[in-house]
Amino acid sequence: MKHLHQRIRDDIEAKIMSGEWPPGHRIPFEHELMAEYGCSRMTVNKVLSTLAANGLITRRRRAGTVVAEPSSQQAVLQIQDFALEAARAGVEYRFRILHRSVEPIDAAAAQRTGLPVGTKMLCLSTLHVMDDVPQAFEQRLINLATVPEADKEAFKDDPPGTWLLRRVPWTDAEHIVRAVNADGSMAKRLQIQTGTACLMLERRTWQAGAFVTEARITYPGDRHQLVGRFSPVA
Amino acid sequence: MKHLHQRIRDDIEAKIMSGEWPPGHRIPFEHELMAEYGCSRMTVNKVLSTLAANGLITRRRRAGTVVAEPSSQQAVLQIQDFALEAARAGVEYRFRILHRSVEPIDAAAAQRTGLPVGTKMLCLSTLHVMDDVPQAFEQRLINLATVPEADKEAFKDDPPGTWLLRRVPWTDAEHIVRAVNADGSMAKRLQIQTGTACLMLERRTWQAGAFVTEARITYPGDRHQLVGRFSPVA
DNA sequence: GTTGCGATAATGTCTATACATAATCGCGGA
DNA sequence: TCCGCGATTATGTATAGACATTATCGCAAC
Repeated sequence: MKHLHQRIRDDIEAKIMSGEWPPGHRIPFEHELMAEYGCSRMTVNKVLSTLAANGLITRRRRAGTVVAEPSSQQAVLQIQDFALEAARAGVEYRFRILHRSVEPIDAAAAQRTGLPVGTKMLCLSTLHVMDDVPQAFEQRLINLATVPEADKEAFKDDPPGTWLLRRVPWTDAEHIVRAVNADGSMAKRLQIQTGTACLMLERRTWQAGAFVTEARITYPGDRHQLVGRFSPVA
Repeated sequence: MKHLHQRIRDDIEAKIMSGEWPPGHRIPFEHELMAEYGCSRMTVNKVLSTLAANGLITRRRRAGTVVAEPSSQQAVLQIQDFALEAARAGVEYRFRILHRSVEPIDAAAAQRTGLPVGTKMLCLSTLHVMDDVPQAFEQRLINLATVPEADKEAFKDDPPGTWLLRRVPWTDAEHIVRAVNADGSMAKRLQIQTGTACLMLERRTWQAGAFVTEARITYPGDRHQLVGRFSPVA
């Protein structure tokens, strides 16, 4: 092993992961680990601090350090950028803005976003197409109070999602994934049969408390899936 | 602010989040921050190291530190434990094991899991019910080579997922979310109409390279959704 | 027995310093 | 002009020590 703190970390992680140290088990005190590895307390402390930050262990002054209870199950899902995905797969990607308008927010959306009714929003409907096959339909609201420059943007080169991601950093996001049956107009847009199961991904993002954008992306269920790989430790 | 490193961190995070320091912007060198805050390099280093671990900044020796490009979009979804969710909602939760057998793994599952064909698996089908309404149907494979004690477990008090989570720590997980139309038997089990859009969550977990379990959970699309809230920094 | 308080022990933060490592810059030679 | 190599520089890791903070333990007074 190259670095001391890496070795200590791996040892402790292995003991926790293998179940040798089950949840609730008391981990050796810093001075004990110091002696065991023949290193300074700072080194041990760094290891234990990062493990605590990762949620693997719980530390309390005077009481000591114990293995944390298993956290609630979480899935981390990658949400692929269409252009990138297409480039990797070697297919052609296009998008088409089907609708564009500036409108005061309606009651339902105001409820969801926490904005006052009547706030001016840029409303965009975009169809994402790969190799002439529709892949997703995106309905997006952009808060012009937070992102005024969006009003002047033509979205010629980049679709709204990509443009926003590059321009506006976000601090909080909320995701909802649900399954819906395609209604007539959605089926027509996506070239699928009415009633086909679709994945609908809804994402709302905020920047330091200010609402930025809401996206509702509908994928044909038979063409798309969300995939994620996850390890609990960094 | 209570602690120095906290203040430095908050300052830098604020500058990044506000867009004052856009992606690619060079962050002051450690010795510059030392001077600015009148502290030692270790303190600055700790802050920058954790920010780098969180993916907010990118550090390279000699070249310096820059604000990272916005990470690819990720959704962190909470996968609720049925019993917990029911308790919070104040409704009754029950589960019923519909099928149980030990079988050699078939070719398709062997492909997915990377196990050799013929490995003995515990196969369980579980229906999750809240207030007499079916909420999800779970098909699970448990690798008896990794979790031999599962064979002797009756799953009387806890459903297989909860039991496993408590017993076997995991190091890697893969998630797939897709939308499917309910076929006849699924519709019957979940008391929905044939063709209704359903969310199917597929999760495979490993422990240090050894396959543990695969779960395929089907939720009626109109009764369930996956929700996640996500902030990029801890 | 119960309560309160001081001693104690563990983690949390911070400093000053040292040496290692890696990447870049710029100079000199081919 | 271009290539290679050494000097430089910023980060990476580690040390030893100091003081702060906060639970907990145990003793003493009630």
